[in-house]
Amino acid sequence: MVHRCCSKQKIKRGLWSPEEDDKLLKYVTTHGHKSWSSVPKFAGLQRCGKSCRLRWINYLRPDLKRGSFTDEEEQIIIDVHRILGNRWAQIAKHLPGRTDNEVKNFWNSCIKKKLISQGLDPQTHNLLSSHRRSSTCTTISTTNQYSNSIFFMSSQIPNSPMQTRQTLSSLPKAQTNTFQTPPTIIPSQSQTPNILPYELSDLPCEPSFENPSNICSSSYMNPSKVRFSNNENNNIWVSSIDAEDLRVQPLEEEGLESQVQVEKDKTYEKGIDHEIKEAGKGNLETNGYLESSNFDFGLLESLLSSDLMFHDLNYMDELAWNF
DNA sequence: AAGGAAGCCAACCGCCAATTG
DNA sequence: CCAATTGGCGGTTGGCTTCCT
Repeated sequence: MVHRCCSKQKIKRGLWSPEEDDKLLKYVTTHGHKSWSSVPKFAGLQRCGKSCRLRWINYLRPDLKRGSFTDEEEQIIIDVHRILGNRWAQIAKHLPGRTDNEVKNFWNSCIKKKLISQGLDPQTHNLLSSHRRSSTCTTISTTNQYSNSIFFMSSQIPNSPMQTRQTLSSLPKAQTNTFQTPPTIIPSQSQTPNILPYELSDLPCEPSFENPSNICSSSYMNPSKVRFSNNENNNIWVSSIDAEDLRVQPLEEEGLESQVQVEKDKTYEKGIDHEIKEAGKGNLETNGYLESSNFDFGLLESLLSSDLMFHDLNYMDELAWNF
């Protein structure tokens, strides 16, 4: 079926010729593309506007990066996909110069197979059932072998004396690591009214989120640290916990809070927050991981795009932190 | 060397949401 | 407010290339 915008004109289809590319490139670089539907007419192309747009975005745009994906880009795709699922446009935003189509093709042709060969479900990033049979769900070492990230959420009110057991969930990782001995994290009483004690050995294999007013992430890529974040009525604070001394270290709550808020505001300006939330919804529906939760993908995205994560630490570590 | 299979990727399709008149 | 149009996105297809037998 021909798209509505194409129905009124005689349109050419299929691969673009160098001459067509030249026409489109010249027109868009000199006149821009206020309305894609009028581009083919003014550029002298027998194509529909949609086709012109696609050709520009996927091939002619001057800021496109050429060549094969780097290992770093591949890891970013895997990490972001773990959270967003098949939101290729969103994933591509984290890879400057790459298009959603490119990311999608790379995923389908390479990454998917790689994950499957590692015994991971490319959609859920969980162990495939055939691989799960031979593994034990109750030991951290088994979970570690395939995971570098954990998430948990709780309903705990900050400063509340009430403490309930955390439910941890693991999100598998497409690479192995050498972290073997999980620390038991017992926050010091004076500093940790918001953080509940839990043991990593309590990690279940199946992800489960309960009352997600708090979000916590940890990374086995960087097992010495655990980062906690909390979002209460738009007052966001982020703190990190050093698992080696097992004490929570609030990270300059005031300053960081405002910094995060600034980043969040920026994100709102771009409308990304909403997009990520929407993306999150879709992913939840698809994967069934976070059903009935209100996981804050806005916060997630603002942290993702925040200078916070790019300045101090290795990018991949930070992705793991914030996911 | 030839032919079939598999892989890759550009482009299309169809749906949806936003915009416009 | 509503219908038409447009832009954007994810899924899919088909043709070209590479690999294997």
